[in-house]
Amino acid sequence: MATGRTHRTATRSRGIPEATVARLPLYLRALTALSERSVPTVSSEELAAAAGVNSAKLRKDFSYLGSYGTRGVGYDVEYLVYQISRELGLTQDWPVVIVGIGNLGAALANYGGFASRGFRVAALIDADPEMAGKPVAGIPVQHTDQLEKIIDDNGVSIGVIATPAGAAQQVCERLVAAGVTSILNFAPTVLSVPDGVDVRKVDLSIELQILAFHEQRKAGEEADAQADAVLAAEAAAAEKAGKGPDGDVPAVMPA
Amino acid sequence: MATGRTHRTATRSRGIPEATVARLPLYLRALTALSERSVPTVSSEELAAAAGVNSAKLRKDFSYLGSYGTRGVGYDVEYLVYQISRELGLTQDWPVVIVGIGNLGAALANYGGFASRGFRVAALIDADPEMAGKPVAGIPVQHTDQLEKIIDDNGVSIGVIATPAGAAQQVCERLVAAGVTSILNFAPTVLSVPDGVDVRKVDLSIELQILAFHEQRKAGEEADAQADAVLAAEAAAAEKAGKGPDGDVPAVMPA
DNA sequence: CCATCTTTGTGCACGCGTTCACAAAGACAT
DNA sequence: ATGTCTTTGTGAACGCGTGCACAAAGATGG
Ligand SMILES: NC(=O)c1ccc[n+]([C@@H]2O[C@H](COP(=O)([O-])OP(=O)(O)OC[C@H]3O[C@@H](n4cnc5c(N)ncnc54)[C@H](O)[C@@H]3O)[C@@H](O)[C@H]2O)c1
Ligand SMILES: NC(=O)c1ccc[n+]([C@@H]2O[C@H](COP(=O)([O-])OP(=O)(O)OC[C@H]3O[C@@H](n4cnc5c(N)ncnc54)[C@H](O)[C@@H]3O)[C@@H](O)[C@H]2O)c1
Repeated sequence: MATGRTHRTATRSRGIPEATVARLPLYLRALTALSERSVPTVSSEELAAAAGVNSAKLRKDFSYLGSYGTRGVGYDVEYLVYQISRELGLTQDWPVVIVGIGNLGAALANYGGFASRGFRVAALIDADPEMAGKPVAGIPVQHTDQLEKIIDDNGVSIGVIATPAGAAQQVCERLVAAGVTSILNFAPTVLSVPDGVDVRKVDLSIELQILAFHEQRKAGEEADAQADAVLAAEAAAAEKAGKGPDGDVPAVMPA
Repeated sequence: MATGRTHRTATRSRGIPEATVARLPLYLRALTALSERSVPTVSSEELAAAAGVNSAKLRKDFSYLGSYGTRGVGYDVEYLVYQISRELGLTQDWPVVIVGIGNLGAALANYGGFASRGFRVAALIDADPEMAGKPVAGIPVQHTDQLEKIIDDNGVSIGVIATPAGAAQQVCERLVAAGVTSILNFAPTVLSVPDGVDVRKVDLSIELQILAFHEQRKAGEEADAQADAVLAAEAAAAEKAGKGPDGDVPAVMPA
């Protein structure tokens, strides 16, 4: 082992910050767009603007991958696309199963951007016997009975859950037992999984609620004073009354 | 508690951390489930488990809202549901428009959890003239021409973008110009908006890529050594060659 | 009224992520 | 070859978020 060889491995393989990993797909998307326009090189400033981030952050992110830029010039677009793709594991094919082919599951199955980056829909799975055999997005839906076999046969390690919330944990357990180690969950539930299994969730409702919070803050900056007085009175009354017998808790304010 | 009148306002109205805001909907969901089971009180430990977070974190989060717990007992479920709802701005009705009624937009329109928490689908908007008038989820789709009028008439401040990526920025600008100040973007693009407008994005592709990264790491912990040797050779060759004349850059592996 | 026991609310320390600011690297012109 | 000019890569400072650990609060029982 030569002297300078170890440094690279140590730099790369050891802990890329999670925040950086989450931004790599963003950079990759911007770079792909540049690549399609046959742009040969790009500066950190330009790329950062395209990805919607700070240029210093972008440079630091790239520094975790290695020194792929050229000072005074910038980054070679094609080369960087390859490096990031490789780092993210997109140079290999990832078979994915979608479980729960309802409104959302069907939309996901039809989603083109799915296959565009190394992800291949290996199977669509639903518990409804009526759906078995019916093609969605050109792929026949299979019954839940087949779940374990499908995962095993296709070497699936990534699963997408789009079932109702009530079924999600159970589906999750079957997926994990069958060998899935990464789950993307669309159902509004907290999934509990053993160590070594990654779960990411996409939750529309939570996103809207966060927006509503900021929206309320924006709207009620000046009107807050008066509203606050009313609410304080209410709250004080409620506090005094304790947990009253009937519906004294205001719950959701009617229109 | 007669003395602490001022303290409360000061504590609450000033900056709730963003990370806390993002967790409030999670707590709210867990609390709502408890409420439906008529559970009167809950400890921070129990609630934290239900929400999938650390109990100390939960207590600190709640401390930003005020002192709503009772030591030795826990938190009053109904009261807390109300306080969090109010804090998030869910005690009022938020009319929402969805723009782009394709696969995803239609799924969103059909989503029940949408209306369940103060969010009301005020209108569905699409650029396709064919779709105009057709009902989706019981709501007739309206043409993009009407966008400004719809937003104005309904006092919409939250918009959801589910159009193809190419149209997203343009749609975004029209929404903002019409008065929308919060946007939930499903299109895989970086939206640029003026100050004062909040954008949150939901990006399936990014989530999958993050999962793939961790998946690759899990799989290649021991096989890394040999693969690394090969890749190092490749990289070294590529480095030496610089940006070669033809397609020496591997780019994304074709299907 | 006092003791005990449970659970909150928070001070504190630590680690991660962000941003600034600049020295070093290298392209390019002369 | 040398100087200039651009842009990277990163050291260092800072701020935010997390989690520990515990004192204070208050319920409950005697
Ligand atoms: N539709 C949306 O836009 C949207 C948005 C956010 C979240 N979600 C969530 O995504 C999930 C799916 O939403 P949807 O609108 O598609 O619901 P849906 O009712 O249309 O579809 C659910 C599907 O899951 C299937 N299913 C039920 N139990 C199953 C099981 N045990 N195994 C396999 N399949 C099972 C059903 O047969 C059905 O086809 C829900 O949890 C919903 O809350 C949906
Ligand atoms: N389907 C999914 O599961 C999924 C997942 C993640 C992201 N996305 C993204 O969400 C977006 C929509 O996906 P989809 O599968 O529903 O696509 P789609 O093609 O089925 O639907 C797009 C709809 O937008 C409408 N539209 C186009 N331009 C418009 C404009 N300027 N104004 C108003 N409406 C316009 C079209 O008429 C069409 O009805 C895409 O950007 C996609 O990348 C989709």
